[in-house]
Amino acid sequence: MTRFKIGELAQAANVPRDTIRYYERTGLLSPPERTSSGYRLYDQSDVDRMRFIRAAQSLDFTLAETKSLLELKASDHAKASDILAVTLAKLDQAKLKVERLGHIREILQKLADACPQDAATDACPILDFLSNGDFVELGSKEQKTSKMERTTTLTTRRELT
Amino acid sequence: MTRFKIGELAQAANVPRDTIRYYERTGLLSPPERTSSGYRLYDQSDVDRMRFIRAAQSLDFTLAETKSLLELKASDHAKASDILAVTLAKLDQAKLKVERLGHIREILQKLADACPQDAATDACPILDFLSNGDFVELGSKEQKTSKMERTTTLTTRRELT
DNA sequence: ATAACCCTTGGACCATGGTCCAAGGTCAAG
DNA sequence: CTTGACCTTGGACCATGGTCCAAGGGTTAT
Repeated sequence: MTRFKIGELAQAANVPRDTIRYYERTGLLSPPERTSSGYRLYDQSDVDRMRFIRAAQSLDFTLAETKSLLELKASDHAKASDILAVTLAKLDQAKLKVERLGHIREILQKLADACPQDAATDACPILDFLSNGDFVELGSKEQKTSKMERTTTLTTRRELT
Repeated sequence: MTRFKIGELAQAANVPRDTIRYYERTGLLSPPERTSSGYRLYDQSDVDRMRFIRAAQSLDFTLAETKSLLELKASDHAKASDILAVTLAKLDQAKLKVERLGHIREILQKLADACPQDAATDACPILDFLSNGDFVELGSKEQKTSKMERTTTLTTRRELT
């Protein structure tokens, strides 16, 4: 198995080196072996893992979700239904976002169509719309994370759960 | 004109007091008058402004964009076409996002449909998809503001621009 | 007059996903 | 032996839109 240093993995995965170290810090990549002088050593499986992460990212999975997926993948007591659950949650999110953005698109399109370009701003239907507090009710952008118990965590490194 | 303190404006606009002070800090709200003891004093026009901001937010305008819109609204040399330009840019963004998320939705739907819930994770088409580096090409989530590509040389020197 | 609220400030902190830096160690070529 | 490319670390910083806190002063009701 060919081993290589972080620069090469960075090239193969098309990300900056810092991103790889960041993924390691957050637990997405496990601490790699090191040369006697402390250089990180990677192999093809790490390239695969990086590609997995990037693919998941491209489907809007967060790094925390991606971490879960990787853990499920590595687990032998996990079932496909566990993966499916994560996927369905993401699918749901995507549907809601498409719906919300589609609505925004419609509104903006109508307002733009109705806007007489050469008029003063007073006659602009867009400003009217915003001023009249007609406000788009549709789920908010993000669903909120329930607030966490903030015990005195001095010097705790952020780790994905 | 009835004047009131920050708590009442917060109630009227349905936001926390801190958000109002935050908007003031960032220039979305101009510094209000103060009582002799330093309390901020607001009136109906501030309620309207807050509603404008929330309406713009609901259409995915950022606070910076909203600030521009408010400035254009207040300006007397601004034309409706200036507002239109901001709106069209946002419309474009919405279209791209709808397209991207629609694509994601399709992929996730297909993968979910193909997933045999009772199988081991080895047989999961979702993990296959992610492992095979099939990665969704469609604009990234955010368009980035001139990113410095510091892809270190690694055998190939790059000229500074 | 004293509790119960309201208000003020500056600054720290939250999530998310990185990005950059300085100070220093390592390694191969010339 | 020096140069240059590469690597290490901890920590600061970026954008975005807030949220929370402590320490202190102001106002209102009893």
